[in-house]
Amino acid sequence: MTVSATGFILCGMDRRNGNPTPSIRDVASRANVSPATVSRAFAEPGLVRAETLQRVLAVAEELHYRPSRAARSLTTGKTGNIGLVVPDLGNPFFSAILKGGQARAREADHAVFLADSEENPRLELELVRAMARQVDGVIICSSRLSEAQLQQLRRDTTLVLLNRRVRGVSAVLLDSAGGMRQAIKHLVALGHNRIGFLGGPDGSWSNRERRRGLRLETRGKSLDIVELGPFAPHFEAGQHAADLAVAAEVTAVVAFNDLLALGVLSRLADRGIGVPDEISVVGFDDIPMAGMATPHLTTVALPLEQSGRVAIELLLEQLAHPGSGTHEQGLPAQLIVRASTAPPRGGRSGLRGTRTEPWQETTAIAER
Amino acid sequence: MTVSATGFILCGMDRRNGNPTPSIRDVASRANVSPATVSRAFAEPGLVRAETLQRVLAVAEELHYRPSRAARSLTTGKTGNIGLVVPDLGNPFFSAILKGGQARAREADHAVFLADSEENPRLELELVRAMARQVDGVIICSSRLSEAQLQQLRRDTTLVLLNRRVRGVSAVLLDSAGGMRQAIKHLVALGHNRIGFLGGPDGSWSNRERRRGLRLETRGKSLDIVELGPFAPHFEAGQHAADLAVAAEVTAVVAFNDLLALGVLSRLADRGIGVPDEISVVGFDDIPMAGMATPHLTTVALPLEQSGRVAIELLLEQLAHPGSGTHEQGLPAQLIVRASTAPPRGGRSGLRGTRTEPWQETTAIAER
DNA sequence: ATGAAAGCGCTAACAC
DNA sequence: GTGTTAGCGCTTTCAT
Repeated sequence: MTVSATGFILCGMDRRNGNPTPSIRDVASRANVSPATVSRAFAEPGLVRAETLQRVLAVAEELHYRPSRAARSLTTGKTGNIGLVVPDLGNPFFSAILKGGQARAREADHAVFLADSEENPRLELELVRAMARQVDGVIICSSRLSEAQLQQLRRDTTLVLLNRRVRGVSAVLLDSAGGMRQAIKHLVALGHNRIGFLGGPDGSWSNRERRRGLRLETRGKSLDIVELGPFAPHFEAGQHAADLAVAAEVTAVVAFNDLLALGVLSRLADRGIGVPDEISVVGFDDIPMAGMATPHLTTVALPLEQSGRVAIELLLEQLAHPGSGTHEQGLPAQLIVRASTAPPRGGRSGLRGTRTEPWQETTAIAER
Repeated sequence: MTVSATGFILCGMDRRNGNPTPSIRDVASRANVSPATVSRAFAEPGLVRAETLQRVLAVAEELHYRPSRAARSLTTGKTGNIGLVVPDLGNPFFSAILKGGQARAREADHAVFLADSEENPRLELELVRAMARQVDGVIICSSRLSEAQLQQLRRDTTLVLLNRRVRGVSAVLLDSAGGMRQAIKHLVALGHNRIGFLGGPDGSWSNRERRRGLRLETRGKSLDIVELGPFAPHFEAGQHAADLAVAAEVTAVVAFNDLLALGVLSRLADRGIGVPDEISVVGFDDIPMAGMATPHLTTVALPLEQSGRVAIELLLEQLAHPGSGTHEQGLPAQLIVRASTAPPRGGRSGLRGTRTEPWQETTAIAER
């Protein structure tokens, strides 16, 4: 269908309501230029004479014309889309990352495909595969996939990981280990010497890092560390964990994340156990809820929104310079002391002991 | 580039790492069929002989072939994508809707484009416009746009609204008015007769509905209703609102949403004012956090995830039958009584009065 | 600075 | 059932 330059416009019929959805040719003929010029007007405005440009843009405006990204991607090989996969949209931790990432992507004029893998590795793999064809790259947050699977995916699309380290893949890494050390230092400074750690999901890089920080900080000190778990990173699991912690007679607990810590707080309140009078509680992540709890939760703050932004930036950089190597960008943690921590009752005279008791459910400290 | 059937495969070079990204023709020649057959094998498997199908699929698998949705959409006019726009990703209310919507979309084999409008109408408009070209339709949650703007957008793409009513546009409507009536009934039954309402954003359909429910339920009863606000639907605004409510000497408050109610709870706790002993507090939405607060928040539960699912269904239906009219799907609210409400101290002997006092900041009750 | 033409990967008539 | 052909809307040489 070549349109004669009669000023009469032929447009493809829209599928919806009979309205015309103009194509580049409609604009071209109406502005008395070739389709190529219209294309340039949008993609490389510098290449077209100011006068022509203005005319083209005016016609485009009048016709409500917008270039079709799908058609463009067909020739350029770039979609202008970015995929983002998270294990659980209901977790505020990922909401915050998503918020930052989506904002940064928009600034770079990229659209965001979102997917929730429901903490299910099989689904995660399938989602990334499905996305691969229609995005320039994908960001996977706290991936539950094996290293081998990630190496596989890397060949289907450009990958950036958040809170996961894999050879040859760019990543943004939140300093969980450092955050944990700050948490322990804080509790030790307050006089605690029998501390519980409520572990997160097996296979989670963050959890491994937090435990690594724990070991680093406690090494050579006369501290009793009781590791409980693993727990799902949810409020309900925290309620369960609270009872275990009380039974373990610790004077303070550090939770894998805030959701877990909030569950602990709730359960302790229900049981009438005072926080921080009888037990101190430290969370992890500093989700918005942490500051809203009663008592306000002491927690290790992680720059969540920023990490989302940085992940996008890493991806864009990788796309712009495919040759250049991969980068790992670390982001610092910072302890926020609020009202859920205080010196233990009776100061430094708490229980002692170095052996593992049956109720401890201690998990092995080993790289998995 | 026509490929001779020599069994030798020519593939386009991938932009990323020199790996081949196979096209439909690569599969076709390798399987000794035409591209059309490969196309059918994926789009309409019923149209191709079982034996051929198997062969094609096998080759496709071997080559890691996946149809390009962009190319497909160019000919079919359908993208298989759905846009989802929310005012604030950080608000758990929208996270929940998003979670439901994304899950339902995946079941229907559709991808989701996500955008956060940051409660900014201009941005919202631009985001929807930008999406329009690359999605089959978009769902706007709690739109801040004017009716006229929405009517405009309707011509660019298929629209479904969540918590917003506009002529000619399908919508899912959460029963805010009914929920409010339940909340008031509950408080009245407990013996409260001076109740505060902490209003939400102007221009919010939900807020109008909640106030409508308020009027319906209080009409003809000897109740003092003190309307405060409008407040931003955030925790911090709730802390502010708490002080106003106390000054207004109400014995109970209903907040526009849970975030606001949680702020009230927090502020009251900080001031040493007992909940529910001195003031009862009712929230709205039943976000996960509501059940985690201390005391556990009495609130009007709305089926959030389900509403996201239903919105997707409405959209899919509309896409499948473009001719059929629009639908409005209502979803019921249900009061969840937890620990933040109780009879007022001193029973039914509270303050009375019908006039507006200066501190009330009463907003006009009128459709906007 | 602009136009003509080829083609990106796929689907949709229409033949056979 | 399957192949042929002609585009979908855009970009991109290569001319002019």
